[in-house]
Amino acid sequence: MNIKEVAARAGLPAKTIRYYEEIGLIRPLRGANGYRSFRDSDLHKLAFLGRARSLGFSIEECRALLALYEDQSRASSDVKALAGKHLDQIAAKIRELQEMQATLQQLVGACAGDQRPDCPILQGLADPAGLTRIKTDCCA
Amino acid sequence: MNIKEVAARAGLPAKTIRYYEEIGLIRPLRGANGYRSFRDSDLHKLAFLGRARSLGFSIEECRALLALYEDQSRASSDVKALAGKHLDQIAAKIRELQEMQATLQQLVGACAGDQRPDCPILQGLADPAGLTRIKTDCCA
DNA sequence: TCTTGACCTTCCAGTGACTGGAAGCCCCAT
DNA sequence: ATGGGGCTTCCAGTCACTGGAAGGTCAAGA
Repeated sequence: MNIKEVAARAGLPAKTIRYYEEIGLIRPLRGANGYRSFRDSDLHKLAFLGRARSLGFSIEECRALLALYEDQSRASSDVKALAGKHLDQIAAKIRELQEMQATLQQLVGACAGDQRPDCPILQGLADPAGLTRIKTDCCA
Repeated sequence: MNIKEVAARAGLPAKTIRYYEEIGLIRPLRGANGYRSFRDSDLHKLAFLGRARSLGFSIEECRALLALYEDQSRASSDVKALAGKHLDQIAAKIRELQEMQATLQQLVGACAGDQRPDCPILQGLADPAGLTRIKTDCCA
C-alpha cells in the first residue's frame, strides 16, 4: 500500500503519516523506488493512533498506548491508569472552559450590544472589581 | 516602572511582556540605559491582556479587544459580537471534550484494570466496531 | 574604588502536532 | 517523449510563549 491509500483508509493526512514515521510511531517498509510500503499492521496502527488522538491523547500517550497494545503480557491496569489520568485532564479542561464560559456569559449578558461605546465586557476586562461587581449584582 | 515590577503587578511573566511588545500589543518607553519604562497605561493594558487571555481569547482577539477598548467611538455591539463568537468557540470545545469524555468513560468503565492483558480500552481503540458494541451494550 | 549580585538587554532555540510549499524523482498512459 | 499524478525530502510556519546564553547596568556594601 502506498501512502495515499493508507491515508484514505486510516483517515489521516499523508503528511501526518510521514510525521508519525519521523517520530518513530510507525516503521513502514520501503520499496526499491524509495516509496513507503505499508502493511496491514501499519494501517492498523495508524487507525489506532487516529482514534487515540481523536480522544485527545497526546502523541507520547499514544506511543505508550501503542506499546501496551503490542505487549501481549501487559496488565489492563496499566492501560486503565493511563486512560484514567487522561480522563482527569479532560475533566480539568472542561471545568476550566466552563469557568471561562460562565464569566464571559455574564459579561456578554450585561452588554447592550448597541451603537453606544459603553461596554461591560471591556469594563470587566479592564477592571476585575467591575467584573466582580457584575457577578455580585447578578447573584445577589 | 521596570519590567519586574510591572510583571508582578500585572500578574504576567516578564518574558511574556517582552513578547507582547515584540508583537506590538504594547509600546513601553525606553530609559537612557535601554531599559523598558512602563507607564500606568502600559500596566493597565497588560492587566487587560492578562484577563482577556485568561478568558481564552487568542492574541489576535486580544489585539482587537484592546483596539476597541482604546477606541472611544466604538460600538458595544462590536465588542459583544467578538465575545459572542468566542463564547461559541468555547461551547464547541466543551462539547468536543465532553464527547471524548463520554467515550473514554465507557471504555474505562468496561476495563477490569487487573493483571490480565484483556482490555476493552485497547480493543476500542483498535476496532471502532468494538467501541460501538460497548456503547450499544451500554445503552441498549 | 572595587566587587558582588540582582536586574536588565538581545538573540536563538525549543515546545506540540502538525501543515504548506518548493524542488525534484518515479511511474504509467498516451 | 510528454504529461500528470504520486512519491520523496527538506525547510519554514503555526501559536503563545519559555528557557537559556551572553553581556550591559545599577545600587549596596567592604
